[in-house]
Amino acid sequence: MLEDEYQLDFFSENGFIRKQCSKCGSSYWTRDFDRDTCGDAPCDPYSFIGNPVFKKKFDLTQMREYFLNFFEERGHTRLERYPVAARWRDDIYLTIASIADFQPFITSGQVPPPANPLTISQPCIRLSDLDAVGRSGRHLTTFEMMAHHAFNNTREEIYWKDRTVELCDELLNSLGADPNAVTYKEEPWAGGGNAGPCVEVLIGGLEVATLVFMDLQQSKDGPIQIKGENYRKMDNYIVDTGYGLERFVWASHGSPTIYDAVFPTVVNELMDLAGIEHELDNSEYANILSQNARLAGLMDVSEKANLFELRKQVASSIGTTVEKLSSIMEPVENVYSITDHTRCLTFMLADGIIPSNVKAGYLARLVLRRTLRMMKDMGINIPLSEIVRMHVNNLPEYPEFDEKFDVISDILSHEESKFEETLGRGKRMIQKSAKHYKKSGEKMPLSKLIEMYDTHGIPPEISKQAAAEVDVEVELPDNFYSLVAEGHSKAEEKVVKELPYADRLKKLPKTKRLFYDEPTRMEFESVALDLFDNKLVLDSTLFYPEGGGQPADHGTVRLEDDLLKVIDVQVHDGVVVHVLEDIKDELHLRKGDLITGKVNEERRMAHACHHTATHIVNDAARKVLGDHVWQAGAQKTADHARLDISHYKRISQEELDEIELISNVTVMENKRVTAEWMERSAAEKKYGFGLYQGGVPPGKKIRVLKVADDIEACAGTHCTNTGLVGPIKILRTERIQDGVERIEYSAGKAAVRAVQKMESYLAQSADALRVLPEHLPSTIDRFFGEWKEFKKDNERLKEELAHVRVAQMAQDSIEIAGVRIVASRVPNADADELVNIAGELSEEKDVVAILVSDFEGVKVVAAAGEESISLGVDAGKAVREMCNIVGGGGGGRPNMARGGGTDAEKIDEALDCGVSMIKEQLNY
RNA sequence: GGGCUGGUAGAUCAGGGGAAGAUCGCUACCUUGGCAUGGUAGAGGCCUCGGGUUCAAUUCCCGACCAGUCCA
Repeated sequence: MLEDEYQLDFFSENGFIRKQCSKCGSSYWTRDFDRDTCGDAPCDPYSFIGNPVFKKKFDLTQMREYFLNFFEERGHTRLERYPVAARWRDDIYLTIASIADFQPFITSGQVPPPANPLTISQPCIRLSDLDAVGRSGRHLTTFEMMAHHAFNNTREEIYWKDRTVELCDELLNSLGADPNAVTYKEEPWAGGGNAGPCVEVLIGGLEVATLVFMDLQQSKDGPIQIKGENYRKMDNYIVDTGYGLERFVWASHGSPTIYDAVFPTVVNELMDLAGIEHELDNSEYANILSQNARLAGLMDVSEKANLFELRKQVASSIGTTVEKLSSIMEPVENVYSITDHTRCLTFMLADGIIPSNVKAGYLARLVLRRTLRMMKDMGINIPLSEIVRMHVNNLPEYPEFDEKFDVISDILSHEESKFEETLGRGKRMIQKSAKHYKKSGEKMPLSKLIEMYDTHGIPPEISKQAAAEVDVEVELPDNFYSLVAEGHSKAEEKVVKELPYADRLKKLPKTKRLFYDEPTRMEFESVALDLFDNKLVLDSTLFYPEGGGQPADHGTVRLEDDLLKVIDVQVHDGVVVHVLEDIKDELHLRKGDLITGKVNEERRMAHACHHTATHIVNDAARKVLGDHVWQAGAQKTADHARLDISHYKRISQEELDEIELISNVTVMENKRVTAEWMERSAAEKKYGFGLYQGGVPPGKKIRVLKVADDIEACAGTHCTNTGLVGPIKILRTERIQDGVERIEYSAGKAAVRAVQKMESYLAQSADALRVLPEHLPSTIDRFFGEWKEFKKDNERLKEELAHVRVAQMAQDSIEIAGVRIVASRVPNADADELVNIAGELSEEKDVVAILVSDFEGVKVVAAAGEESISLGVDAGKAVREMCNIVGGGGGGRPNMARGGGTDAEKIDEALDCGVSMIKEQLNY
């Protein structure tokens, strides 16, 4: 990065000089001429602990308000926070920075910012340093990034580097920071395809803010190189700042850890519950924590080796042993961590993330289970919801938390019992396999632990503990989790499909879409703009291109005498491409030719019906199941549609009936369906992110669709009134992931047909049983019971029959070498019967039974009594040989074998063979 | 989106192409003044469903459904 980027007038006019850190070599700006380190860890250790850098203590609410107010007074518009679930993004699950709120459409310049310049305090969640939380004294999973943003472009500049640094400096001064203690360290920034110069703002050894001047974008042959990638300047250049609210509060307190400054009441309550005396007034105790945080500030403590090193250093600095220190620190760290994690869960769940085994939900479950494990270790035996309640009480500035508490609480207890079950199951599995290793006297191998974790979700510590209970050692290396990761195959490279004709499309204007204004018109005239292969681009069209889960329209286009079928319609960057059925002869089409298009009305109307129905069902589901319900996907076809929604339980039949009923009532109310094109920012402001249930459409303006009480951004074609949807029949539900339910339904004609189909199933079933449909349940119940009775009777009778036959056959035995051989043909007996007979015969120890029947081809069974076996008889071998003769195969054990074949002609031959086999085995 | 497990008696699970098992629970009887316990006997299985391979599938293969779990 060029040095010039940082030569700001602000620095030169305010007595700053540029220096180079004597330790790390980075360049930084300071007012203090005597300074020789950059101010960042590890070059400068924390000096603010016990020595606050601001003149007054702030809590979160006060600090946030101070900041926002400060920037409001300086011409910024205050914005409400965005959710922590980044629903407007498809590349990340969680909001990780304030700028994430404005990506990608605002940062790219496609959409104007909601205000400019603006200020916001955006709650963010980052789970990347999960292991350091609690231990380092400074890491949090959830934090608020306070920010002031200015969006500049070549036409208009709000403010850029000088003003940004000036505002930051003024803020710090107004809080009473010592101007000489503040440093601005140069640190080029890059991320997510963008980059730019950046300064880190440091005070007392703590990084309190980052000021990014985003003005570069990744580009293959860009002239500027950062971290091995090439970049070029953008037309938009953006002030992206981030001030850590929690760090500001911490710096104002100078407490040993950030946790004690940020949520002291929750920390204290949990310390009490865990039976820890958390007396920060006790100078000896406070000193341990402070020393720990200071030293932890210099290293990455998520690594186990580093943590041990930290312990060693802290122990020696306060004159104690590592063991003793660990016994003090670990419980405290756990409580800090629990406090942090539960705050994280509060935000996640309140913003509608449903714990699940996939996607964002998985992250919620990950945090939740970590918390439960730590609580267990600490002996904190209260429901999670009680801790979340404490946070909610502590965060009055988020009234939505309180409103949603009941659902949150329900989700939490649901998750608690799920985890309990998983652990119980895991423990049983571990102990079972532990017994196996105990027998052989081995340690339980690492592979078993990996399997337990990877496949069954049992944390290795718990496996170890469970194995220890039955005295089996396990092999548990420090880098366990990275070993698990190694076991996973590398993710396959995603193949990005390049359109072969992309360049050609770029030159064409966006197609006018007529179907929005005239949803009922099906015929139109238009001008051909381009034709390549069998793909036609028009100036305007009534054909709906596939999108938003709605399939493409079909139909025809007529060009003079040529009538061509449209079999697919796609849209690329606003250009609608009509795919024609293969064109046999060269088509005489030139640019500018007039064509007539006709949309297949039946197909279109069926789609519209199902699309409108989707909105209706979605809304009904929210009414029945709750506000946490969020559309996770949808697909419509001409005869049915499906809607995936987030919900933490299976939908019960009663709930489903209710959803179906409400949906149909909405239809009957015959409400108007309206659509309105709105500025994106205005629409978001008015309706919230609930607009993006069906995904985030690109562009400056979005189409806001109202179907009864449901309001969504939607580009699909719809019925003009809900009444036109016709009946809605829910067909089935399916759980496609933990936390996501799929509802399938039909609407309109398709619904009627679906009902008729089900009715015919009923009628056929009733007919088969010769009863009325309403008697089906009881009749089937009776039949099934009787069937079971008969089956048992049948078995009993076969046994009896076998018994009778046995008596008879035993008399027809031939005696050879002290063994009685019974070789017999049993007509029409199935394999089980033969087994019964042979089994009973061979209860006599000297009997060998060879039975053959002509049931379904040929069945062969042989059984040998104990004594005959000891004389060398092997029923298995005999049967195998016999079955070869009848064209099949068979086998079994020496005492009992079965087999069969297809050639019934050879039964007698097989029997003879069997007898001679036995003779052979007896060496007779 | 990718991966890995599993579905057998009311519950928890074994078994693994050739006769469906264990433990607990249940029922009856014995033991007891009664209960706990201990005996004895018994009931209870479309081995999730649908295809395929096979002489033979609960077992192997494919698919569906249900459930669990790890990762991006």
